[in-house]
Amino acid sequence: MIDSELNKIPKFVKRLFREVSDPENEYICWDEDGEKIRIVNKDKFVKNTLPRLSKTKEYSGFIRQLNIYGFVKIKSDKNDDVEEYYNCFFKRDEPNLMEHIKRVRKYHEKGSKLNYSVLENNLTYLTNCNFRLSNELAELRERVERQERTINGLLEILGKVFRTGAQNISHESNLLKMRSDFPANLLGSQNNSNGYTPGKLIEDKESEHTNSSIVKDMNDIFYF
Amino acid sequence: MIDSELNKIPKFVKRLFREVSDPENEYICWDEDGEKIRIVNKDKFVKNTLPRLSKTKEYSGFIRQLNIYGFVKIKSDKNDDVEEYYNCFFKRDEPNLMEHIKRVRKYHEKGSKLNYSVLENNLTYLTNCNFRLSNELAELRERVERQERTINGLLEILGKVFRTGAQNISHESNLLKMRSDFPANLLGSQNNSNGYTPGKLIEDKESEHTNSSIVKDMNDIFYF
DNA sequence: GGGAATATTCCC
DNA sequence: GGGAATATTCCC
Repeated sequence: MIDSELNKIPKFVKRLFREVSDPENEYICWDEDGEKIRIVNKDKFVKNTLPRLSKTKEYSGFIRQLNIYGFVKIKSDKNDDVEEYYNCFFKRDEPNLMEHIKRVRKYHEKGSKLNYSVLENNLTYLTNCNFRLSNELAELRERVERQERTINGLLEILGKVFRTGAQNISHESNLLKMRSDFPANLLGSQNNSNGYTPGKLIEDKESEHTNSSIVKDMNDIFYF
Repeated sequence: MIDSELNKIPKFVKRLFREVSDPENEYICWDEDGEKIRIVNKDKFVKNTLPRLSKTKEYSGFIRQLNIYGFVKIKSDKNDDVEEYYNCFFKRDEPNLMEHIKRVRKYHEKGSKLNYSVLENNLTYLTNCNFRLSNELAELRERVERQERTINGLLEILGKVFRTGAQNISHESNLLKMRSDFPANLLGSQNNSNGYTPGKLIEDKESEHTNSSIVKDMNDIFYF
């Protein structure tokens, strides 16, 4: 990055990038993808990191600065003390984008009106996208968890069935078929890179083979 | 001072009053009359007092704030590290005046336009007055100093004259008259509350009595 | 999250 | 000394 570009970047933004990227910092960092910043423990962040970023002693003062530079809070499904903020021009691996970060201005103020409103629209759009994605992700995570419980329940029942013998089961061949296919589908979905393959379990044609009495008993442990 | 009045005073002004009035503070204080603030040692002021006054680490930042609240620098005849600032609404013995101190605004900005321009005119006027007074004072101080030297010279000569006897003096009665009146006029002017009585020495009719030969010798030590 | 007042910095 | 940009605080 050449000097004239570096000089265009507001001090706050430069310092923010420096601190977020510093692996020594425990309380502010990039998310896994280097797309969002993450504040991990507000109190400790304020005490340990904020003084290097700004003169304010208040967390709210820091957030005001983030907002002024167009960062938006990303809905997080974490319940712990973690906050994430996003700005489409603030990415770990593309520091050159930072030169597009401008102080937020009102529409009718002098300066790059048009430029700014475009930026603002983009940001609004991305914010909405992010919000939706974040919600979807949270739902999917819950779904994966429910599936795990289902699997465990299934495996437990199966184990019990095998230990007590097959005397109550009318068609042994059907049970064996189910054990080799049904759980495989369930477990296989967890190895998927998304942690989930939409609707695969329910719609899988293999499950139509399990129309025996034991499958009816399993309805109790299906959380879907 | 009631609470609603106290609340109208800008934080900076309140803190400034507190620090200037605190006798513990060595590097900022009132002048003798409680009319001006005095910063005594810039470096030490910045290190010891400024942190209690503001977040800025720079002396210039402090001065910017003074200017924003209408303080003006008073020409000082001191050559040492002392600066004085004046604001007609900032006085040691009349803290109630502080409520009139407003942040400096441009004429055409919304808010108390009229109010402000009046204030500004007053300040300009007072600044000029102060400037003139300060200059005059400095001149007078120099003049007093010259007079002192003159007096000392005179006394020295007189002492010499008396020790060597009165053989060279033609009219002894004239000399005695001068000794009892002339130095008294000179010294008397220093006890005056202004430290000076304009033109008294030169124009004093008593000096017309000293038209003897010794007075002609004294021309060498007159600094006027 | 952001408007607006105040504070601070930067620069002429 | 002060205009203007940026930072911080205060408050809705």
